[in-house]
Amino acid sequence: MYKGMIIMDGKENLIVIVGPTAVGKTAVSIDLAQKINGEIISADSMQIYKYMDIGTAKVSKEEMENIPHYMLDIVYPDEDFTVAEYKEKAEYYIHKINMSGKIPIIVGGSGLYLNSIVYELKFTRVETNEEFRKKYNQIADTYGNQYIYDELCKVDPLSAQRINPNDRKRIIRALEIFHETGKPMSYYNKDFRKEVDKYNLAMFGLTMDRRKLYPRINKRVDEMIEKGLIEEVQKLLDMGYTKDLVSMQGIGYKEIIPYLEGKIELDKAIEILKRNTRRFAKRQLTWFRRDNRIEWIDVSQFDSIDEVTEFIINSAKKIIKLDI
RNA sequence: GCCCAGAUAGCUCAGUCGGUAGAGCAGAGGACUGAAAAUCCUCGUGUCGGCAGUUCGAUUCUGUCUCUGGGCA
Repeated sequence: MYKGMIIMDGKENLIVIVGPTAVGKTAVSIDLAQKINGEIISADSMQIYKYMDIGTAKVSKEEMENIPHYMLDIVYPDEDFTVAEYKEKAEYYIHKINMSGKIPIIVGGSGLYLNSIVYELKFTRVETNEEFRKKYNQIADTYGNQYIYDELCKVDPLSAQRINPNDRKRIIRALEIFHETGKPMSYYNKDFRKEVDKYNLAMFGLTMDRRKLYPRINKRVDEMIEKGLIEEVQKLLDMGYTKDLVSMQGIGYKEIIPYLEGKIELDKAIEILKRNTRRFAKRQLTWFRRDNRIEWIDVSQFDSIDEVTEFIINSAKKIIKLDI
């Protein structure tokens, strides 16, 4: 058993494990946590929701092996949650775990959430304004995306430059920030992509050839159905959580709802769910590939989880002092 | 055995009045600062079933063969 501790330069330790869905992050992270005296902080934008377990492939209590997990089940499916809150809470846990002499391990596949920790992103509190969003969605419906994009060009030309004129969601968000704070979004977070310097940071990416990953994804979707994904979605609908919620737009939920509404056949819904999961995995890989701090591990080259974990430990030792 | 309709991208199909072809889906690459499992951008060379004929030139017309549907016996 290793025991982690804060080393002399005063920086806190942090291990990050990323990777596409279904690559096996959960099992590796738990094994790693057991061997290095670590605790796990999830970086997953859907596992934050209560009652959404099967569709998000959330770790079960049994799988956790008594390793503390944070950032799971922290909000109800109809509650607003933002990356700003994620950053705030996750950083608190990173600190707390370090103070207790243990090693925090961030595990997840949500790129933006991860970046809020490993890049210098600063967020000031901006409440979401549903009315504003609704109004601008309607404007865009009638006059087109270009119309609201032109408005953004006037109030925040810097942000407009990097947002595509068709990317309505980002345009509205940027306008919303201007509307709420009186300052353009580009005024905040000027130090875009500046890497954090406050951690002894060891980042790992689990990966495998997509010809191997895709069958795993398909299999996992089938297992979700067997475990009762349809019932889980029905239960959420019965509780009054509607399909337009951010949470219900998650993969696994948005595909099953049309089946429950009688709009498509189950086989078709499952097929779409598999496809969307594959596409998601592809986007995750695109996202993480650009961070050259990540050390990639092709897990299909290893015979067991134990060997993957040993590899991570040996590599992390170069950055983080691990007491033996 | 005979008749009809097909055979074109991984799949479903369109098309070329003869000048070597294009949609949707699947797939690939990329972006990403406050909804992110969301949202957005870009990407289409394939013996046009085989062989022969007509033609300057055939995926396109003709013949023949093979295969797949459907019909008649």
